[in-house]
Amino acid sequence: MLTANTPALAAMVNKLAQRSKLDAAETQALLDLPHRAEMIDPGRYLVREGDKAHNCIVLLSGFVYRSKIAGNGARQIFSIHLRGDLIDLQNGLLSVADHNVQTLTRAEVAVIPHRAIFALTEAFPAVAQALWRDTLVDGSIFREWILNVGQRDAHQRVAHLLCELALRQEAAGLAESPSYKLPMTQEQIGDATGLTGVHVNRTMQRMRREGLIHAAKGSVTITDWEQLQKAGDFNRAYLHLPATAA
Amino acid sequence: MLTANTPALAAMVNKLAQRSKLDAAETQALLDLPHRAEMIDPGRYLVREGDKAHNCIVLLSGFVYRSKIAGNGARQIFSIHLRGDLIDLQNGLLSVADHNVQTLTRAEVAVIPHRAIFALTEAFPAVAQALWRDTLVDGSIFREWILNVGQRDAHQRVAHLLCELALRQEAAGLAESPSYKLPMTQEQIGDATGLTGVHVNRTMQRMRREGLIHAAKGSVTITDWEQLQKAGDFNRAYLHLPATAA
DNA sequence: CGCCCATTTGACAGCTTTCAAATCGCGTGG
DNA sequence: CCACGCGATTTGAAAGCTGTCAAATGGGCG
Repeated sequence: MLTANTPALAAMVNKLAQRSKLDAAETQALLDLPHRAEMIDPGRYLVREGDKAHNCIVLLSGFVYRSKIAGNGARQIFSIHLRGDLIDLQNGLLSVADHNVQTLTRAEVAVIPHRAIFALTEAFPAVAQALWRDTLVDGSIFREWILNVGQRDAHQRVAHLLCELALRQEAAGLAESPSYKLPMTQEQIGDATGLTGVHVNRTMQRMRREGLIHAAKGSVTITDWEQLQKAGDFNRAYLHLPATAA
Repeated sequence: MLTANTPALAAMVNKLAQRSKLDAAETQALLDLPHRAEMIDPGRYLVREGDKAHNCIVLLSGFVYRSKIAGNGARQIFSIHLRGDLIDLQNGLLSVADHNVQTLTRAEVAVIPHRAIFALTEAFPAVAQALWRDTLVDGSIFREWILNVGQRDAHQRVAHLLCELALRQEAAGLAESPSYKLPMTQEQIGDATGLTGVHVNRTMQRMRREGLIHAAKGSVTITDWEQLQKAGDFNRAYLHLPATAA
């Protein structure tokens, strides 16, 4: 439980700073948050539905996802998380976890005691507001996902997911424009879009035929960004990213 | 823009107090928030996607919903709001509204300047945390809705929605156990569940045949709460309500 | 070389949607 | 008090998208 000398939390601070103004003291306080770094294998649980968590988790590298299992055993994925994302912040304020968080790949996480976070928010209202804003953006993304699974067909849903991941990875400085890592099986893409793996397969084949994407193992190259966005009915506004990125 | 002598915001404070401890000073400060009350006709917009809002809206009576329109014109409803719910808090921190908020019925709202809210959160960290927690619960509900439209069939989706509304109205002190108001057309229920109005009709007919509900105009009576919950794969945990209610 | 997991393929069933048209409920106006 | 009109609910038949169930193929790793 000690602060790394390398700014392990820099990615998180960068992400927060994209949407919230933070002064030098606030930034430093965030970077100085006490934490313990851990490396987690793929497919492991970071949080289980029903858990009482005492820590906040920040993703330092790798990919994780949130999910929940329906009564019939079907799994729904709610979000994919990248380096710098705050996970399990909710569970600090809600006491009981209402969903699972699992690694998609090997992932490095920083475990921060909730106490330390809340102390910071009391000392720095701007930090509280930045974290709150982050939560609100999460909510906006959830709403878009409801729209995605509720109103769009298979082709649109998958295209939309690919667009979101492309843009978020770019915003996080994880990918150079045309291609990026997509460490999900087609089955998992199905769980995120409310489709079966089989149908995701047919859908992505069609997208390749149409020249929208080029999928290699574990990564995707978007060959026609304009058309992919159109195919996915994608409008980046819901991500509330700064106007910059291409 | 003056504080009503009747505690107009009492319903909001009660809701926050269900999940967050607030002392007398914090409670009073919330009740004293400057606001202007307004009566809105059914079907009117309180917020439009793209708006820049300067106020927070608290629902004093009536029903409102959040929604967004997909590229093909389909509408998805994300949430139904009751007396005491905080609307459009997001837009204070996010600058541009990413979805619409509309009235379902005639509704009375309190319009509170964001400035006043943020001043309060800076003065009272507990208030900031209570509002943040409210946002997190919103997020939890959104996740459950993703699961609902993504993984459940028509019968389950509608049953789940009916269970949620029953429980939330009861928690808000708006309904006595078996029946409650449901001021939505079948078409709107469809928009909330990712179904067509026609199919919602057939689904609800089946629910009546099975003795689960008894729907009159504008309200619903749950004739078999146990079975309805089972039919809807409903587990109240995601609402993060206090353990009390039946 | 062989195993295991992910991807791919095919045929078929099924839940929902679509598109109309008929009913019903109810407020308005004669 | 009854007729009219409009929106909401209901009904029917047919089409379509997606799911299901297997089985085959492919690729990576021990």
